[in-house]
Amino acid sequence: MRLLLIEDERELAAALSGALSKHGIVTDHTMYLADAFELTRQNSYDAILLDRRLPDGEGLTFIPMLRRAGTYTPIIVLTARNEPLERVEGLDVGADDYLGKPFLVDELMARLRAVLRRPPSLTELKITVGRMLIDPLHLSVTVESTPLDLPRRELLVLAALAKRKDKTVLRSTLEAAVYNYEEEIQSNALDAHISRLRKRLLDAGAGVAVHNIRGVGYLLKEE
Amino acid sequence: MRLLLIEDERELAAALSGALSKHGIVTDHTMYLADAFELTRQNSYDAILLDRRLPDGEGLTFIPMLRRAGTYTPIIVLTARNEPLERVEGLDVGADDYLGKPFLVDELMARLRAVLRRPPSLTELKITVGRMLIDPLHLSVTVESTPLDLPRRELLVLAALAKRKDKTVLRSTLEAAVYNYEEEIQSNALDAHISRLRKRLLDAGAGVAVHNIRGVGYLLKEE
DNA sequence: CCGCGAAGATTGCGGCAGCATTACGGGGAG
DNA sequence: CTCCCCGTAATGCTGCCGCAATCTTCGCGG
Repeated sequence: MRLLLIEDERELAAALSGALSKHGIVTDHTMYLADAFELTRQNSYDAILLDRRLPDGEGLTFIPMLRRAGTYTPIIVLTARNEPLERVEGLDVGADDYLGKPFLVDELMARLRAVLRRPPSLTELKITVGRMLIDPLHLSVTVESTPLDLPRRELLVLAALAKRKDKTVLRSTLEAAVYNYEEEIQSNALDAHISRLRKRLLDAGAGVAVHNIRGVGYLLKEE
Repeated sequence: MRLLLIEDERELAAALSGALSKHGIVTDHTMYLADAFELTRQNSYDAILLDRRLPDGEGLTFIPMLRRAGTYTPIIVLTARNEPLERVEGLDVGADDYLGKPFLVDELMARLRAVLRRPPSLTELKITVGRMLIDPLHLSVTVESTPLDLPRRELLVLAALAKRKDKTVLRSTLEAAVYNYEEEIQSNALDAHISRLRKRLLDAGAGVAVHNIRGVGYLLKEE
């Protein structure tokens, strides 16, 4: 589990990071809202712990900002500003919970767990083709809910085809999906991958077929 | 919106019902757990407000009972038993929030809104794989109900894998689950953890296997 | 209907990247 | 002081994947 801690009191932050790490929680720490926003763009956190009084502004303003950017990571506000009406304020701008300082780490942990009892991610993009379920984000493929592990390059080809199933994918598009600009190919490596992928899909009974459109590219279709 | 209020103080219940009705909320009220359970079977509530001290028992016992019956309606505990450790207790049996009496109706409303914003929590608290039972929130592992204690980093790896059992977990995801951005690794530390974890799982007869998908990541599967 | 050329399919081979394992030592907790 | 976690690095190995040779398929023109 990985948290983002936005807090300007260094000692508290250090102590909290230490205490959380004993619970197996990895913590990234920053004092600034601007940094925090950047960090949320680069990493995926399970939850965010947010102080209100921060050097570059009121912490609460961070919440609508984040939500507007499409991030719905649970947020727990940790603050000395703990009047009932301040709690209302915090919860109503979108915080998931609100905990006044000082607090017991045990209670923070319990509130974290309560907030995290929810489905992992709302934005899991999945594609079904034939008997297969493809998750291009996690590069995972299952056939009838039994996992199918493919070599990386074949996975990339399959994912690229699946994203445009029933439509032709240009040969050049496939190459771009599998190779970055540093790795250049001078052979029919892509064809080889297609071939091996076909065989593996057949063996697994995936219920799909990779068709070739001569001179153009390939196409993934159910059988 | 329709709530179920489980509370034995008549005046408080009446006052609360009145106050909530001003916000357009319909409230069903009962003093007894037995009745409450029956009501949840007959009606569908948006949330449940639960007192702890009730004529026919401790209110908290209601929560696992309800969850076991497959009902995941959000629950807010309202009680005078408001010590931090009591709050932990309440949240850890599955309450979504915990509010000490006395409270402002405005705060209750705000917490209600916060709880209702969260996606419905269908998430299982525990994960079973092979002979293991894993609680990723408390980071505890048991094999055939005897506890298995693993070093922290290995636990984190295992929990991350368990949360996506039978699906691939990207190498980068595992790294993010174990290390924060300050601690960078320049070696195969993760591989070492995997290796040691495998051995420990084998010794414990856990009945699971950690598979590698070359160039992609890892995957936890029953043997 | 036939023949020819180009694109694609398939497969064995070899190099090497990525993984598994393990020993070692520093460092932190009790 | 002692234990053990954990990062590091050395070693060996597996199998992915680029390459190329060979065979097959497709489309077009005569």
